[in-house]
Parts: sequence; C-alpha cells; structure tokens
Amino acid sequence: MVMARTRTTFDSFNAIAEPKRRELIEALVGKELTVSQIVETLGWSQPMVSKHLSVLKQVNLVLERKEGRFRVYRVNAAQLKPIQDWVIQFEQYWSNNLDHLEDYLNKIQSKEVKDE
Amino acid sequence: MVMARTRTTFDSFNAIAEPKRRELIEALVGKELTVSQIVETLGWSQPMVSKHLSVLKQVNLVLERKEGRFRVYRVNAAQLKPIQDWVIQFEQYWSNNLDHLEDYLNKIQSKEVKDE
DNA sequence: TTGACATATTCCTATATAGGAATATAGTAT
DNA sequence: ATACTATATTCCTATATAGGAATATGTCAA
Repeated sequence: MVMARTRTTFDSFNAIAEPKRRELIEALVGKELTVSQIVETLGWSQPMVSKHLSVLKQVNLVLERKEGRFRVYRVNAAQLKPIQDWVIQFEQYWSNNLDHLEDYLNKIQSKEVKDE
Repeated sequence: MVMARTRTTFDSFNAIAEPKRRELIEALVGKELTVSQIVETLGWSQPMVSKHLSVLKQVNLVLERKEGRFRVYRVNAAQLKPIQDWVIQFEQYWSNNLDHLEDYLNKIQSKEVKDE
C-alpha cells in the first residue's frame, strides 16, 4: 500500500494548511455569508470558493445552512480547538525565550494573583 | 502554471499537517535527541526519521547541532507561534458556542469562587 | 587503510491535490 | 415550460508528496 500525503479532508490541521482556506475562514469569522458574497469579498472564481468550502465542510470547519436557493456558510470555530490544544503545549518553550521572559513572568504572576 | 497542493516545506502550517511530524515534534519537546535515539523512541526506519526531520528543518521547526558523527536535534518552538497567533483569534467563538456554554459557565463560576 | 557506525540522499511509484474550464443541479420567478 | 440565478461537480493535468529499498556520505577507532 503506497502512502502519499495526508488528505486535506483528514483533519483540521490538513484543511487549514492551505493558505486560501485560512483566508476563507477569516472572511467568514463572526458572520454568515453566501457563496456569492464570498466570491465578491475574496475575488475568487465561484467554483474555487465552492471547492474550498467543500473541504472545510468535510472537516466541519464550516457549517452550511440552506436558505432558498442560497447556501449560507459560517465558521465552526470549535474545530480549531484541537489545533490550539496541540500548539499550546509548546507555549512555554517559545515563551522561555529570553526575548519574552519578562512577558512570561508577568503572565505567570498575574495568574497566580488571580488564583488566590 | 499549474498549481498543486502547498509544499510541506512552505511553512509551519503545512509541515505539521502530517501527523507523523507532530509525533516527531512531541518526541523532541524539552530535550535533545540524536537521529538514532529518535529511531529507537518512535520505532520508525532511519530514512523515515531523517526525511521528516529534513522537512521540519527546512521550516525551522527543528534545529540541528553536529556532535561528532551524531546530529542532535531539538524543537524550535518559536516557529509554532504563528499557528497559535492565527488560531487564537477564533478562541472567543468556540468559547461562545452554545454546545459548550454550560461548560463555559461552570468554568467561569469555579474561577469566581476561587477568586473570593 | 579498513571497518563499523551514524545519518542523509536517491530512486521508485501510487496518490491526492489545486486551479481552470465546462457542465450539472437546484431553486425561483414569470 | 422557460429563463434566470445560485451553487456544486466533473474533467483535465502538472505537481509534490510518503514510504520502502538501496545507496551515498561522513566520522571515528583500531
């Protein structure tokens, strides 16, 4: 069995690897847009928008609602949490960088203050 | 000009899309390991380890140090910050999600209790 | 120098794209 | 039914993988 690259529809990590799909998600954040509105906003071809939406839909990064002949899309941000959860475990290592040590200590301190 | 998928070496987003490379990064976190040690830890073939390291090295997610005939690798976590920065802008939306509202309220409440 | 060890690279191939163009599907209005 | 609008899908092709096997490169030790 020959392995190739992990499918874009395998998970959120792979879906958002494509810069255009990140742009699409950004365009949708906090609002609902139809395909045509996205086409107008981003200036991409309609099939291109639909195809990228299809990938995002398959990993549940966007949700779709039918409204007459329109389809209204919105972001399902919860699907980004696994990425946040994975990345966050390394935060201390980039924060430990001398350049950010001060910020890091401040953050720790304010957390400790809050907890008391 | 025909476009294909974004190269794995294009940026951190694409490099970490591959599950094995995330596993490799996890194996390296907080320590330095030689290729052989990684081979032993993960149970992969040596060429496979070297090839994945090569991709991670090209996007600066790992740093390499020569030590005699060994090469010692370590994680450069700072390269994960752009991912954190991108994902974090959506945090409010997954926290505000109705499905998780209850959890969210509980979390808030327990914090407030602690704060008093 | 020779051998042993550590690591990187090359060669091979099935696979999954991304984008453009063309076309299909579906819902609405007249 | 027909025309129109909105969106999805199909067809095409150059491209970049991932993994296995084989091989190359580099470094040390006797």
